[in-house]
Amino acid sequence: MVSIPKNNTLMAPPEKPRVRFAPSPTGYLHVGGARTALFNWLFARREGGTLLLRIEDTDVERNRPELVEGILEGLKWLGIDWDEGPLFQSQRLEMYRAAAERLLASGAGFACYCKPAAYAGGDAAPGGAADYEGEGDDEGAKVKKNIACPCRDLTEPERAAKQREGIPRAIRFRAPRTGATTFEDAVFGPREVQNVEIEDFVLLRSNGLPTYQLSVVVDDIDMRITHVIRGADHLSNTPKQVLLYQALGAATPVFAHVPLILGPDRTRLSKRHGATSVGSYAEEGFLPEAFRNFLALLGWSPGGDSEFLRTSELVARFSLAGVSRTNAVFDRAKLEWFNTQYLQKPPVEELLPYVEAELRRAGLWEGSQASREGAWFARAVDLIRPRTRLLTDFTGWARAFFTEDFDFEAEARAKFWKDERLPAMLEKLAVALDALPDWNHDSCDATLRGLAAAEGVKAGLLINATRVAIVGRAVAPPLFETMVVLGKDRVVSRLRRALPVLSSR
RNA sequence: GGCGCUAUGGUGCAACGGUUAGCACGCGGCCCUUUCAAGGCCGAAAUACGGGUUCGAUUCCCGUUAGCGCUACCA
Repeated sequence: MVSIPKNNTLMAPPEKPRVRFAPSPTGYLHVGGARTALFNWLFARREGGTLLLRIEDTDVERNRPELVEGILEGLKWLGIDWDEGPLFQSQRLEMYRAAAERLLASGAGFACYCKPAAYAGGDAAPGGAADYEGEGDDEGAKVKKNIACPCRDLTEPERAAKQREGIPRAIRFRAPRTGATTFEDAVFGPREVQNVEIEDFVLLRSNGLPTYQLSVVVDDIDMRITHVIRGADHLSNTPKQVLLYQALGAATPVFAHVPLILGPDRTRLSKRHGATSVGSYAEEGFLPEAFRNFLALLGWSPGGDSEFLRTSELVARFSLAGVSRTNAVFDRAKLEWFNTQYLQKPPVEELLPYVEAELRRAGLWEGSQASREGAWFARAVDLIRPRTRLLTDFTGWARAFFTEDFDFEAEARAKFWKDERLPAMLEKLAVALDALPDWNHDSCDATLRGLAAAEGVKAGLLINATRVAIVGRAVAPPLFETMVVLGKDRVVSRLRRALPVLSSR
């Protein structure tokens, strides 16, 4: 028999949800952050709500202001647009201080004069166990960690004395020592934690700067955030924040904690695992929509078996109810598969701008035939794209397809230009093709096969040799389709240009 | 250590008491193709373990194990 939590999380949410993505500029936009941003964005767009961008830069030590631009760029590349912000916490410090003072005045908070990490078991090194075992009598008896700060019971004279000594003061939250704190999580369900497990956490540091716990709650209240969608690493700290909402007299939002993204070794994804910044995926030649599709399915599912979901479908089908509770391993191979799908399935016109940008980046665009003949560029891209996995793969085809400046690859020559009868036959082929009144797949096909028959050789010999002659490579799209796309003039001239090279072997 | 979360093939998901446990990636094979891809077909591959509850558990409960998270005057 579970009692129904009596807090305000069960109130009907306002018409239009307001969500936020709140990265801290201590690094680039990484895959995990991008996925959180994406979920917030999908939710906002699905619900017709508002997405706000907030930069959590209250940690002066680690904060790198110059990284903010990169984060914004990463979001833009991903196609995630926000409606408000970016707002910087570093510009809202007065608000947090005021809130901390209010909490202090109301008794919900108290002044703390401890040295940082002084009381929590004596040794609160980052990441280290901060408790201790009872010595003596009962072997193995554990002494419960003292999570209440001694300063919480300071009398006013004692406090004033510390103050006079000039000891730096922090403000801590006076965590309740009885009862439990409950809240509703849209992903993990109803949560309840015993208040004795909650320590007297710091609200305002002795340097006057707020901690995350304080600033996040003050901001989410001030910005009227209705749904807090963030990584599951924040799940354990949520009760503290719920306590703060209550102490501040505000309604709690709906929380939705999304599972973490792991590396192949099942530890939290980090630089050790290679590329983790979205920027690196952009540079590698992934399409933003493919990346979105892949990311959306990491910890979320629409419920059925469909996987190739264009962004509009993602938006239409997104729901917090579909978010999983299990951490997911980032699988690069699957990402690449998604990319091939997005390279192939959408109308070719959608792809053109990306290919053009890629060619420009490689310096292969200016002055190329592709830049001059748009329709032809489209047909060529359409022919090549089934053979690409990344956008950058197009540069490998670019010279042969979009310019007249290409080489005959050595391996291709070695493999398909061995036969000594080839020069004579290709010369005849050039003449025959040149005389063709209609230039299309079938006429090219018939001409080549006819010649092969007349010469008494297999068509394959000519097909492979001709392919090398007109695009310089052994691995290429089907010959006759390539010939149609290149056009008669290019094919014939390329064939003739190949002849001397061919004979010289 | 404490507290919490999680647990379906190698990976991502589906099945939300009744299915021969489904799909996709990856892997292997075949077809198509005188190149290479793409595509099609086939195959190997999973309910962590142990107890319950139930006519019936992948599904609900408990325990074990494992992984992860939190336990900072980081966010």
